[in-house]
Amino acid sequence: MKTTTTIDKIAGFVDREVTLSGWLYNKRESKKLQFLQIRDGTGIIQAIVSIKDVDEETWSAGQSLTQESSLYITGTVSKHPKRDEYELQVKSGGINIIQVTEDYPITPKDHGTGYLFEHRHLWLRSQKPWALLRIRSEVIQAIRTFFYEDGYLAFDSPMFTPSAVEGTTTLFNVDYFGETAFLTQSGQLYGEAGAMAHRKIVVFGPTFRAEKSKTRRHLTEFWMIEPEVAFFDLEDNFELMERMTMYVIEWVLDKCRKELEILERDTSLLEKIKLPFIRMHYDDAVKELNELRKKAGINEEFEWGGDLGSPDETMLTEAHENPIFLHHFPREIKAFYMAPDPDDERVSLSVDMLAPEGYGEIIGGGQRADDEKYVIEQIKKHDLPQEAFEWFLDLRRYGTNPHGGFGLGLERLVAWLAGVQSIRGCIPFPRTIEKVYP
RNA sequence: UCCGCGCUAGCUCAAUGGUAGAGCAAACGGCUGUUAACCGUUAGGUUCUUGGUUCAAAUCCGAGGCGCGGAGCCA
Repeated sequence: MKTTTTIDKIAGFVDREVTLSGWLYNKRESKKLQFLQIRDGTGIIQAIVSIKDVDEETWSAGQSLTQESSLYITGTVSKHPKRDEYELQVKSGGINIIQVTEDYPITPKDHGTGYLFEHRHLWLRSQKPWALLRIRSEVIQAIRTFFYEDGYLAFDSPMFTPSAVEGTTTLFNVDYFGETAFLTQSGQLYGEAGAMAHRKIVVFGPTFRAEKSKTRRHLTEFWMIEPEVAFFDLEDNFELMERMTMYVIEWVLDKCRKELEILERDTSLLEKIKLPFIRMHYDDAVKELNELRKKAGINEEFEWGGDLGSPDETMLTEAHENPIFLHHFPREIKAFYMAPDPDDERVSLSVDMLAPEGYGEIIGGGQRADDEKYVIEQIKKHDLPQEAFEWFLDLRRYGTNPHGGFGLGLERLVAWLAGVQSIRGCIPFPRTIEKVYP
């Protein structure tokens, strides 16, 4: 009776004969021994073919294997003599080849990122992308679990929208039966409608932005988690963000040890993060930034009223171990739906969460403007077509209340937790400006 | 939209106006319980395209294409 299993479950089969199915990841061979590294999607195991243990046919089958050849392989599971891992001792007839692969484009040696993304469909099989996308999957699971257990309703917003959420320059147009529709930039406005029906909702889906950004922090298609809650102020928002972030950090540290190791992530930096996160008023950020700029030898002053550039965020987050809530941004630099601060006309009840180690903004959120007149005024100020927002204004006409939420960029969160430079590897097939293949 | 860098063997790169080369991959051989194994041999080129300067261009200049990084904007 043949026992089949997968590499992730191999520890339960020591001294037993099992059959694995997978691909050859790498090979080392000599006159008497072949070391076959077999990958099956769940992990990698080393199979040993010894010339004294197998017949000629099995030996030459092992010899013929090339990188990414697909096969069934049967052998006895044993402990590695030197390492803390398992291996497979192959016997006669233990190698059953499905296909000998020729000229696999990705070798175990160096490649440039341009080349690798051209071959993204194959590069996914390599160790680091494999680990990174497993972390993404765990982060998604952690976030869904967190909100589910906290009583949030999963609320899906539409992908086709009649209007811009934050300005019209960065929208993708779609021909919608002769009319122009847009791909959504954010599910937030619809999330607000959901919050008025269910109190606590969370939107999770892809969003599209035609920003011509060519940086390692931008994609034209990315996934956002957007909770929205009725009767919810800025302080409630801080508390939700930090609780959720801590939950995800702990989940990933608990479930992704192996993946973090493959990515050579220094996990001590994540382990240092403690509640509460840093609360920093925009006014104080301006002061701190100017001190940091002075220290860095930058003579130019950061002036009150401006938005922080990426270098500013980097400087600020590198100076702290914990994430930073940067709050009360000037009204002028925030979206039309942001609530004004009743105690300080200049600023809004807005917050960005900046991740440490220079990762910068991964969350943007705040309290929403709940006064109909103010929202109309802001729509006009931002040159947006009011008729497209009539339904949104209804939310202010019928039972308005202080409410709020935030938008979390999934890929940016994953990049930070995994400690990778670019967010492009944090999604299976990244979409960037002028890059939609494969 | 703007700024910077790059494009040479299948891949990663070198050659600083004068005979295009190395490592890896491939093929063949050797050696080893090997870990991106190692050693030897062989093969591998329209130097992104295009126009120009020059006795001579991978190299200098112009135009274009593509890629990467960044600014702005944002998650």
